[in-house]
Amino acid sequence: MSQWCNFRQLLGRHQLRPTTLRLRVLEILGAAPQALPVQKILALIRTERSVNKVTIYRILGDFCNLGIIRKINPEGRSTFYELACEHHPPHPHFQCRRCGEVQCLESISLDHLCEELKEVLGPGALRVEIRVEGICPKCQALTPKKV
Amino acid sequence: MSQWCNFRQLLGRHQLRPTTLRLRVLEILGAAPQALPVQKILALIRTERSVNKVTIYRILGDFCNLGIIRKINPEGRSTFYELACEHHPPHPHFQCRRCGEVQCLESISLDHLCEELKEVLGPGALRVEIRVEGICPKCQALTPKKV
DNA sequence: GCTCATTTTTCAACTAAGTTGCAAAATAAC
DNA sequence: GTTATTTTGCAACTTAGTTGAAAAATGAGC
Repeated sequence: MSQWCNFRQLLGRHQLRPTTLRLRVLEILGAAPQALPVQKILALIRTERSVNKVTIYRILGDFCNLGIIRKINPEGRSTFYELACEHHPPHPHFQCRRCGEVQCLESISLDHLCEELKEVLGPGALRVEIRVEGICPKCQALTPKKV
Repeated sequence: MSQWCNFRQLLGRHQLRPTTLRLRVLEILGAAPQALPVQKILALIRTERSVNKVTIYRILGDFCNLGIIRKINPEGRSTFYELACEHHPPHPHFQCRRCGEVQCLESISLDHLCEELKEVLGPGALRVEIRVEGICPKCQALTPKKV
């Protein structure tokens, strides 16, 4: 993702100063092959420097309100986030029941469903979130088939 | 819902004793026209008698594990639940950004999407949750159009 | 009915996510 | 460099949900 987006410009367009932390959060989300929980973002940054969680919550909250990132509400306690640039349009997510990780199902289009929803709900439908639950390949490999 | 389901039998089938609280939780969910947050269920029961929140969490958790009710993870802190009997099969939900209520979109079929998902994910996809965000009619009526 | 084993409910204490208000630090504009 | 504004940090708090163990309720056998 990061190779396509200039994060400084992106922040500039939204009147946000390109601080180290904001850029780092964008870089992390841009480099991630999947949606990340707040805790993971915090932990990653804390391997490099000290940060207060409040700051991360505020950065993520601001980005989300501006539409720079998307919030995902999976099963479990923590919230996940992903970059929302034009190279990463809305798509369903797959969450593993064992490890809790959230993968992007980018190959599945939401078009058909969105059409159907608009018919039923009119313009009131502002956003669609699809979450598929199951066991991811990695976790399936860990458990012998019939156990 | 309640008119179709015999809750005592339902509990019996799952080796759960038909206690007042368990029956009341089922009645409340059965009578609700929409999914309810834990807090609401607690509050409703507390208008009648005193209950400990732990009990309600445990009842809801047990029901959920047995497939008697379904858990919905909407935006916001609290978890919502709905009855999962054969008269109320899985369906998308609409959540209002203003009031936070969660309506059932029972008229929208998940069949097309589920087919598509099974193709991509194989049998790994165990459950699909679809959440539509928007402003509900009630809240739209409260706010003058262009404000 | 009474007794015993099991299930259900309660209590108190705890965890973990996320929030708030305000002070300190960093930054941009002048 | 000084000042006004934005960003970050700190401490304290709120709220949802969890845990373990004790107390209460229930069902089965008598």
